[in-house]
Amino acid sequence: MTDATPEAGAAPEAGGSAAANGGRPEPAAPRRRDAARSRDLLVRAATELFAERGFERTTIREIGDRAGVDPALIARYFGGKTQLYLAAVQMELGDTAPADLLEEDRLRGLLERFSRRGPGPTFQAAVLPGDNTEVQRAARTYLHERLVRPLQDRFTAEQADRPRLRAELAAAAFAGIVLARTSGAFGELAEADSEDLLPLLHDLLAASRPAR
Amino acid sequence: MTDATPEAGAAPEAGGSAAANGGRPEPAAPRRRDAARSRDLLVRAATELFAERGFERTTIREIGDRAGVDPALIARYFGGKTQLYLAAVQMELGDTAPADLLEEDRLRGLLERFSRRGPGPTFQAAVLPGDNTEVQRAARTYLHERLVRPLQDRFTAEQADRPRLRAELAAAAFAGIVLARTSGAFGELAEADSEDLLPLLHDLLAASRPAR
DNA sequence: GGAGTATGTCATCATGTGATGACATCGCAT
DNA sequence: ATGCGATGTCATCACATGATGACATACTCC
Repeated sequence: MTDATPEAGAAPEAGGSAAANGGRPEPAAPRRRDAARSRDLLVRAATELFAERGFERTTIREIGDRAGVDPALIARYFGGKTQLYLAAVQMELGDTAPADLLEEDRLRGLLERFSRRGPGPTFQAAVLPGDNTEVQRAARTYLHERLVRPLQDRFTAEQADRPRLRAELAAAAFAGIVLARTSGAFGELAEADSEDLLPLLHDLLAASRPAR
Repeated sequence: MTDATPEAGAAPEAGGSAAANGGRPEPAAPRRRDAARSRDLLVRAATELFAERGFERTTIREIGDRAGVDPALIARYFGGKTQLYLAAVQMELGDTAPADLLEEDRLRGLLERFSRRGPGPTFQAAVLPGDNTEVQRAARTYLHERLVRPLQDRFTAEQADRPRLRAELAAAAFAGIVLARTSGAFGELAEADSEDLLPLLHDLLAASRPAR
């Protein structure tokens, strides 16, 4: 129940407040108290910031600032920063379909998405040993479900040897590349248009299949 | 009587450590105070810890603990945690030769080295946006010199298009894989023997060359 | 052997962070 | 309209961290 729960839209609009809005869902409600909205704003801001800077280096004050919501509400609504992260990952899980990285269309979709929004909060966990076990576990589950499993299934179907290892290898390579694009460490990689990058990336990942 | 023997001053390191070391090459110095040794121990411990946990999440107290040296000496000898990191990268630079990732022997060397010691402190910076500009710059330089440049030279010599982009792509993929091995996010990748992994990794990276 | 400096140890500060609870204000049910 | 719970605001706590300086001790040089 992350967003758009019926309870949210039901009551507050009936108030007949000054600016009676017709179809617009969220025009500029001047100053309404709406827990669902606050929760949603927090999750959104958190998703962005976790994606940009990682879990540890994002502070709840930053999240509150970007969301325009008092950081104390993070504790109230989610329990703490960790639970907020878990909620963000849950939302991401709902948004994203499993993607077989070797299908060029899937790959394009992911790449464009990451170019706009940065990689999800989970990718850093793929590559960094985290100290927060809950966070780690959620991130790993996400990665395995969305990236590794589809590849592993493909390799298994293709009767490749070591399907799991190959899938993990490709996923790790993909994570490294996507993260590196936003890290600033590699200039040309960061600036490359995702359309230009796509064929190179696709060829690279395709090499995780057994040579023939 | 026979009391009051000044043995107190004689055996402060009562652990009997003198007997512990056998034919160590550097045991001789009974010097209990040795700035050069302390500096060295600190740099070593720092290199390990930065590699394991990254720059930000390594504390100077941990470094001091592992080195067996008071953390305050970090400030004295290096100026601060940042400068200690820079010194560690410098040492790494001295140790490591530039490596063309497409040469299987080079790749094997790196892989085995990382299996033993973990990736160097710089790899995380390849993949994470850091907030410390000095640290970022040092890491970027290291990566570019040791990984990207050799590949770029190779691609240029092979008259591939976009040599720089291809080199960065391969380096980023390599960083992702090497980091993922120690992150715990991918089980089979982490447990795979480097000899087993080598051919797969080599094939994957080789695909950064233009298809023919 | 003694002085003076290099080296090491310790307590403490300043800051940033996540968390918590007291209080203020809103809005709905009655 | 009014009372009471829901929502928001604020001050503050507890803790970790990097840094700093005062002090203690060992080493070197004469």
